[in-house]
Amino acid sequence: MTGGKTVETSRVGRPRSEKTRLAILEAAADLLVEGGFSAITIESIAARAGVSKVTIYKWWPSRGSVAIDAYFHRFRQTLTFPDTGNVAEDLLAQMLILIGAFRGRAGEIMAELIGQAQSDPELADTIRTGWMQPRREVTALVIQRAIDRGELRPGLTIPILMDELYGPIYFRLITRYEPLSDEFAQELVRNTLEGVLSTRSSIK
Amino acid sequence: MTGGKTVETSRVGRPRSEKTRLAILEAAADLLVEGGFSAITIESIAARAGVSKVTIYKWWPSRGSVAIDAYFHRFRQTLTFPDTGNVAEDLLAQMLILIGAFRGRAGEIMAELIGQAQSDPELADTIRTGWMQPRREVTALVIQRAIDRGELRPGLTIPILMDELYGPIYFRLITRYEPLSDEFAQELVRNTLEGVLSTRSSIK
DNA sequence: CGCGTTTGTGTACGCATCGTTCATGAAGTA
DNA sequence: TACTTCATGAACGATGCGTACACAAACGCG
Repeated sequence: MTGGKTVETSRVGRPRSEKTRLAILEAAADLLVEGGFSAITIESIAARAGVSKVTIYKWWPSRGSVAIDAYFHRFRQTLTFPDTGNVAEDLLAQMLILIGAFRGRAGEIMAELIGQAQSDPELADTIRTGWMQPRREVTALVIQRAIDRGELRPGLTIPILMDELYGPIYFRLITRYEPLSDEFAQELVRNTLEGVLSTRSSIK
Repeated sequence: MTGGKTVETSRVGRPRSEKTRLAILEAAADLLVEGGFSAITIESIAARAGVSKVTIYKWWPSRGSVAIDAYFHRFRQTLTFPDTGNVAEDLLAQMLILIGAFRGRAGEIMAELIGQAQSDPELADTIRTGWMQPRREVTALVIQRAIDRGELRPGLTIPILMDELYGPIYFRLITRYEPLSDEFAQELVRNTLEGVLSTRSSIK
């Protein structure tokens, strides 16, 4: 539920300390970067932020929710809407930004957060609505524009195409079977758009 | 490390009790099915199997390794090698078996195991070598045959194509954004092979 | 100004689980 | 029989959890 944002502060009484809120998020983000999700404990955050445990429990329901808030606080990127008129370029541009971030510490932490979400439905929901959803909306726009321009087949199911594009990325992020290289992204986009059958390889 | 298999038993002395080993795996599998990964604790397994904690610690290095051994013990499926002469059919057949299993409890548990693997490198390695690798080898065979037959482009990178096919599956398994339906698998295979560009939609 | 309300602190507690240690007995081989 | 290895049972210190209590701090309102 990411209590840090959804819990309403009442108008009367002592107002919530923004300084304390930020201290908690910064401390949690530091711990995430240094030691990963397992380094996040309510006690460690409280100690590092110079804050009482009770204060954290008051605003966040679980350590997972603090972690994801801290992640967004530090790694949230501005979503770009490329529009070059060429769907391959648009998709690739989006993708390169994402995997560029995922190659660093942000990727390792995201993998851990997704991992924890497998046994924490609330965390899973936060990731879906706070991370996946906005990105999927941007991608859906790019795809819809390409359909409107006649670049893509009109009959295709947009969510499936998005899974084809980003599923492999998250798969590599999580399995670490192969690296998230730029070349991978390039061939991924090309294959997805053009297919892999040899009967069409002569075309273009 | 899945100590249950890799730790060598010496030739002298009291031999390892097979009955105890199976009792541990059965108990762990039961707990997995009933309560998921979080229900797996060394203490709960020991209690259920009627076995000492120390015995478990002797043979497995972590609860994750017991869990994955228990999962394989119960859900290991026989890998099929379809060879119809049509790459689309071969891939789809493989895929339908997998997502059929993933729609059930086995899928939920696999998602949890992958999740835990994000903060347990040893568990991650066990999943790679014990689960992913054998499946990828089968798929690579199917793809290689199709290349040899001339069905697929010779220049394509096989690991990337495999990620295109199975990345979206695991992505849906883990994000639960959309269901793992048979229709999804069908469109996924078709799109992957033929591409999604409209300029080629008229062909065939 | 003083009051009520809400936020934040500090301490302490009971609880659960972890991973390990130790002494002891059981079950095989040489 | 001597030796080795396996398995048990009970106990331990450590860690983090979530909560309770009393108290101090900061704000709006009458």
